Amino acid sequence: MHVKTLCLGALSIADSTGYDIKKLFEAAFNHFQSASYGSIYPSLRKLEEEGAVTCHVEPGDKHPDRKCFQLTERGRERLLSELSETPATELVRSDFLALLFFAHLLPTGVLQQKLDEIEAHYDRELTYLESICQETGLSAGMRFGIEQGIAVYKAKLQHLRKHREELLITHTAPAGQTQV
Amino acid sequence: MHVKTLCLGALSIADSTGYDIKKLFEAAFNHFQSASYGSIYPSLRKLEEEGAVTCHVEPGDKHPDRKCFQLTERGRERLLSELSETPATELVRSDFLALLFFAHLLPTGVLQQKLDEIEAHYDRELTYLESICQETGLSAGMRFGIEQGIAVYKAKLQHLRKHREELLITHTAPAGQTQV
DNA sequence: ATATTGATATATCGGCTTGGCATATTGCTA
DNA sequence: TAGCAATATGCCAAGCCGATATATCAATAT
Repeated sequence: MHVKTLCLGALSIADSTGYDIKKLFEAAFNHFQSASYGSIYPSLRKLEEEGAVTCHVEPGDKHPDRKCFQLTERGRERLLSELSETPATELVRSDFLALLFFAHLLPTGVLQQKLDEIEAHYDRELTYLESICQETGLSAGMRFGIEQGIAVYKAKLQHLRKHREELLITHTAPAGQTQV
Repeated sequence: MHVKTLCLGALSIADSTGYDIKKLFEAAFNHFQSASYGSIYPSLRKLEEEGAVTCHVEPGDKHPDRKCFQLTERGRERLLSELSETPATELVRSDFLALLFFAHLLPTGVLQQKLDEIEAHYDRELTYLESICQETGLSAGMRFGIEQGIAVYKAKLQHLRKHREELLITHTAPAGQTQV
């Protein structure tokens, strides 16, 4: 999904600055999409050029000037059509599994450390999702996403804990000669 | 993980052309990383400049010339250190969950279609992983990755089938007024 | 006999994205 | 009073994807 589309989505919730939108990404979109200032600010500029949003500058009483963006009618229509046309897909990028693929090249100590790292990562994500799941006022869609995440991280932790030792034993005493 | 590192990894398995490496990405790295020709060919060129790989051209008996790349000793050392230094992380990008976040903006028919799409996607991935899991000669690391994928997609399918109706009912008769 | 497609193989280009950096002000804390 | 975090905008280098171009050969379809 384009950052532009997510910006339109953010503005459908409330008028915001680029900074606000980044905060929303971190708070709400975090477990399925991320975006940096380097993509948010240019997106907003282009959306303004294309007439999907308008911008009014609030001179900074305190703090720097706020360039506050607002969705136009055309922007709302565009959001609708872009959401409808976006296929429901999912993509995983796992450096951990890539590392495991080449585990036979690593010293056992390093492998052990990677396994610890990923277990800690899974634990953090699970704890985080369980904490925000408690919140009231979540929409059905948001709750679904959070609960899916909880189910997934539980499955990953269970799988990791079940196969961890096996992985380390196979590593120190490889069955088939690893061709290098 | 940099495409360069994965290229070194691919060449640690067998001498290959850029085309071969793309095929390996699709066959073996598919469920945790992808890369296009637009990143593989430039990576190989830079790795050659940096002395991590060497290249010999096999004149095409049939087919175009093959630029076959081979790992150097320096390249092997670099692969080792890069793997050791890569943190074990994971990243999910889900257009499906983004769509659900804005489900209240979509017509029910479209939402239904997205749910069908993602269920079909999960099913395909699960079937694919279960098929390659049967193969013999998988390394322990590869098997771990495949089995983790199977556990994850099973959890996702179970969760989706359990909450699907609930999601659609909440959608057609929203509890809280969705502020738009 | 001819046309199309699919596989093999290399490579570039535009545009998007990330992550780091620069800048500036305010308010809290050590 | 010095330092740091938060608020706020934006640039830039580097990296990557997707599309596109080129070329040959094999196999099938018309």
